[in-house]
Amino acid sequence: MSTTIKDVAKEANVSPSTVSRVLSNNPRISDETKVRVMEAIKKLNYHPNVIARSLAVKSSKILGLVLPDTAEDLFHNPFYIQVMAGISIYAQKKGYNIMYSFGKNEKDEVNILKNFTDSKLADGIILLVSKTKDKCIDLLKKRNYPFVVIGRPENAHDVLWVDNDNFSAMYQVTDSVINRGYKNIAYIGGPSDWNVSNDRLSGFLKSIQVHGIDYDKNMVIEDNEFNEDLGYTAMNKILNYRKPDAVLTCDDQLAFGAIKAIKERGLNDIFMVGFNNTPLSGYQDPPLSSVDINSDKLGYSAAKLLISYLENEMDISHYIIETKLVERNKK
Amino acid sequence: MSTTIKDVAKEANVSPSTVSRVLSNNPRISDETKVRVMEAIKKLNYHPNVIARSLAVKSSKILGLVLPDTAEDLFHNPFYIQVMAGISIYAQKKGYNIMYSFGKNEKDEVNILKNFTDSKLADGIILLVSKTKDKCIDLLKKRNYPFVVIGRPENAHDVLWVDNDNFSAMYQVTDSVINRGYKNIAYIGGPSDWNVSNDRLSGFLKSIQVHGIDYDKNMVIEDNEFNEDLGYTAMNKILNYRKPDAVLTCDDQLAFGAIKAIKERGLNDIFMVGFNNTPLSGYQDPPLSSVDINSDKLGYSAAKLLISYLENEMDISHYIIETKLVERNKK
DNA sequence: CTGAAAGCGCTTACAG
DNA sequence: CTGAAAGCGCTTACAG
Repeated sequence: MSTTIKDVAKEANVSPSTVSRVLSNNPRISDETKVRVMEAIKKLNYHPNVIARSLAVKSSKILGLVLPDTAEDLFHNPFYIQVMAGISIYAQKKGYNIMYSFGKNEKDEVNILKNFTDSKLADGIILLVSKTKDKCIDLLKKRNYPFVVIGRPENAHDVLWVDNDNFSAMYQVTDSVINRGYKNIAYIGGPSDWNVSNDRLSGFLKSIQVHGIDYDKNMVIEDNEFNEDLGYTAMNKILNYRKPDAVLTCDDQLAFGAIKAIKERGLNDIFMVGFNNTPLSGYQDPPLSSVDINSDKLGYSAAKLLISYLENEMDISHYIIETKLVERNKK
Repeated sequence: MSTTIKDVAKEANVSPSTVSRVLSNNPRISDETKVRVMEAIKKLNYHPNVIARSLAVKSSKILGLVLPDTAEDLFHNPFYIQVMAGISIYAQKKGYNIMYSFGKNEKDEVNILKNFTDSKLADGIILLVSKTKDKCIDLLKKRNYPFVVIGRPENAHDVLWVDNDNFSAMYQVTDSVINRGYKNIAYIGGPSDWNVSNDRLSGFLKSIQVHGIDYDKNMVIEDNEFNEDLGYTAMNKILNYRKPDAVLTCDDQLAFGAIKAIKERGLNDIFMVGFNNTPLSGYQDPPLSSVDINSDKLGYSAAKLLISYLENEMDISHYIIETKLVERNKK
């Protein structure tokens, strides 16, 4: 059997309570016994059983992650793994463990959440994406379970979240494109049930409005997935209507498809900008400029926000993570 | 407070032991009380506390994953997330939870393992990569902790592992390239402290030997990371020595760098094949053929192997996962 | 078929 | 400064 706190107590000639106290660095323990207990711990190579501890303190120091269905996006976009890395880095610092589970669909995601919460396994939850009418958010709110969302939720009131300023990021991209002299700009957006899609689209629309460019609904398409084929189709639709001189997209995948459509027509004077700065963007021909959203920092901050909330050190309700346009097309 | 097994017992007018038994589907419980207890459970919306259960049965049903340092490879190669997805799918089926942690370097990885094992949090461990003189494997072996490695370990004796047949996969790729008429073949390999690199290199060497092609050490380079820049440098070194008519690489990243070097010299008659079938390979110009290693299945099988071992249903010590050459270059 | 009791390995008021 | 005791929410041999 592995050694327990009792063994240590016996070895050090103190009570288990005392061992527990030196372990938790209780200030009321004399230095002398502290030393004696530490020696016993060392000698017996004792390591506390965190499960027993969790039961006693009613807190597992485990955070639960639910990942969306295994869509194409998941494997083409390093976003998820980067977020997970960021979360892990911060959690380690604070002595938390991270549990994850992949949902096959929204219903499955909700079930995973139920499992995490019902079983009292996770102290808190991090949602990696945020949709409109998000069932996961609803559930967590209803259960009053601690959680943070990556992506500003629809109703941000009394929920913790971290996000880029997607509105402003797309606003600025649009602005800079217009300032380069492009006026005839098409936009390929993402699924309208993802908040991020709506924010970016709004940023685009606001910017052209400010610049006095008329909104032409045929030049703006909202796809319902972040996926190359849809970008390809959307671009063709736009090209059949009118040739733009610049195209902005809500996501790199969409841009890749669009580039394909553009190339097929032998066009090479359309200026493009993608979003999310996936590795693929550097490999397009010509390389695609794209907005870096700092995925690892999103994860890191999400963990930070959740943990400080759990430990009652919480002062703020959200973090905004900076974005950066990575320019690759020369002009 | 949340409802416990005692509340249910009271409600159903039985003892906690009985509730526990119906929960675990103990056959010795009468149907009548089973029903009564189930009703009470439903009524009180009771969900067992898995932490308490874990303490009682001394098993957490948690599997621990340690991911390698956040190297470039991690974000460019969907391998890791795919493996994680595969693991998650199987684990969910079996009621296991998955914990992960990112190591910054090998020492850090070992510390994470120590934490997982010392704390008794994880019932078993899955290592996502396998190196030569692997410190993680050594630790786990020494501690006699249940684990499985993805990637055949150096000393496969009494360790559980899943892997592709990398030797044979590269052997066959080489074979087919030779059969297409290429004789002057260069090879860019990966770090020699990764078992996978060695296996693939051996497959290549064996195949050229079988075909009676002389081994020319200047045409074979072993890089020490899976990274584009190194592939680029390696290719230049080869080209400075002699122009090959085909190039095989241990990993797509290396191939991408090599392609860059080839293009810079205006060459376009070198036949290339990559490995791992990352999404980027389809975007090369021309698209790169690559070997798909079935990452999600590697993960799925790893979880399966570990869980069946933990539950004493284990019959075999490893799984070999099939690979498939995805042809993209026409010739 | 069911219950009382002990135990899993910790923590923490309470008392001194 | 330290210990005895009760408790966290389960499970399971033992007894009937």
